[in-house]
Amino acid sequence: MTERDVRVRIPPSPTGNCHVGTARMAIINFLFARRHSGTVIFRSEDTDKERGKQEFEDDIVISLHWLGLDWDEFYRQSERTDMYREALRSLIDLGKAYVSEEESKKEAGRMIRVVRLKNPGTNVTFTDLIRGDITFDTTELGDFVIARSVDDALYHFAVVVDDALMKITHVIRGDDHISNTPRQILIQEALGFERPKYAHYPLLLGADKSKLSKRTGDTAVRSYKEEGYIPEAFLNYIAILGWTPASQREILSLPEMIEEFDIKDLHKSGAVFDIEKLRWFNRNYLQKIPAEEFGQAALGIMEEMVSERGLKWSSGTGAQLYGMVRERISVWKDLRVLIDDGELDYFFSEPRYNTIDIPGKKSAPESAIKHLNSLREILANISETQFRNQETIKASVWNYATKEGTGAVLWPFRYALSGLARSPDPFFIASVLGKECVIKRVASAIRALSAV
RNA sequence: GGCCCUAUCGUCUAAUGGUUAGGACGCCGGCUUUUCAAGCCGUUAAUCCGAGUUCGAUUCUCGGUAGGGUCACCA
Repeated sequence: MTERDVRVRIPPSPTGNCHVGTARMAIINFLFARRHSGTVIFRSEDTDKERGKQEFEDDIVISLHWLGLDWDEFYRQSERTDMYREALRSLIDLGKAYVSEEESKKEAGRMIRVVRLKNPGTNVTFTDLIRGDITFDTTELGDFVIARSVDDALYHFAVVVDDALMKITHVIRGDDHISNTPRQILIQEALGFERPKYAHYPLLLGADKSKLSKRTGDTAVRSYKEEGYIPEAFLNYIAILGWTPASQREILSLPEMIEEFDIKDLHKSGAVFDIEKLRWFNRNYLQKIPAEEFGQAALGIMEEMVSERGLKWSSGTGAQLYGMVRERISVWKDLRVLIDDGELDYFFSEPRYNTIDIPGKKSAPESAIKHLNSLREILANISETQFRNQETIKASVWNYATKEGTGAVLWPFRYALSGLARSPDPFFIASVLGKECVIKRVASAIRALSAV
């Protein structure tokens, strides 16, 4: 009475780097199998000698591992040609397929003849776990080709033989395969194989609603890895696209996804891959990284990028920055962009002032000079050690600032330190820069203003 | 074009034969004792169209429309 143990396959063809769609296919199969304590089979469908490359297979394996997926069995179709040949021969012997004599051609001095399936031309109906019954009239398929030659099986044939030999119970794949299914069922029936259960989920869409392709966005998993997406975040987003767990939670760990996975909760209509929401997921995961780990990664990137700008790197300064950096980025790449845009320059070099910007909108040049002079006096009274605490600096300045108008005082202060219209607050910057440096910059700003 | 699939805010989605059609992302606005960022609060926004069934359809049926997929000696 027990159902057969669940066995699913992840069958990419190594004709390109790991595609987001491939990752999704792998995730869905993986979740389904693990949910049912089943077996996951990775099958490299490398029967296309023209386009297939080992490096692509490697990229797919690396990318899926990166996402935290794994499998229990590994096969390559190129290593199973004997089985296809044998199956093909038996089909020909049974009279269910034939070598097409009139379509012979010469290749490398040998005659090549394609093999065609004798199509009984019936209606084929299969039950899709996601969509219900689907019926096709197969007469229009004719006696379709199943092998380039007896020694060289085509995709549909290899798939059917493999699925049977590997005892696949559930074929879960994108709905671009719906129209392939009747063809494969025909081969299956000719061979006398058992029919697996089918489930076709909708394709991932680009912003223009067509099948996600290079034109509609970045499709290589590796490029997301390179931009610094967190694998768990990427996995989570891709899994949730087109699947709503019963709990309706969005943020889920892999074990939680396995726990909740039910193939009935896969949607019927295609979902647009939205980079903004992916970024939100990633930000979410970035926030969860332990401070130490985050700091280490941030420090590495900062050192590289700051040095690249020709500035003098200081790890002491850098170490004080990553708390601030953390709330400004969604993906590691953002940190690179941030630095590349010069938004952190003033921590590692003297700012250059646009004199007219020093006063800000809330004070005139004369009053800005006055405020900066007052600030210089106030700050001079703070000890160097106390200067390490931004709250202390704030407390010292606050009285004066509220009396004179926070905007009027604080903008010139902040601008004197950063030289930028936009930056973190002056107290934070001051605490990082240290007393000596801060007083020097305030003085420079006064000088610049007075020179006008 | 044939065949097949699909159809709720801009996007991802929830729900039900009877709801003010809910949530998330984004957008916009406000608050957060200067700007930016973050955070908090809030606003805007959807059942493709037309018939039918029904007391009542977004939900069920049919038709249309739109979008997508697929039509290889690729996978």
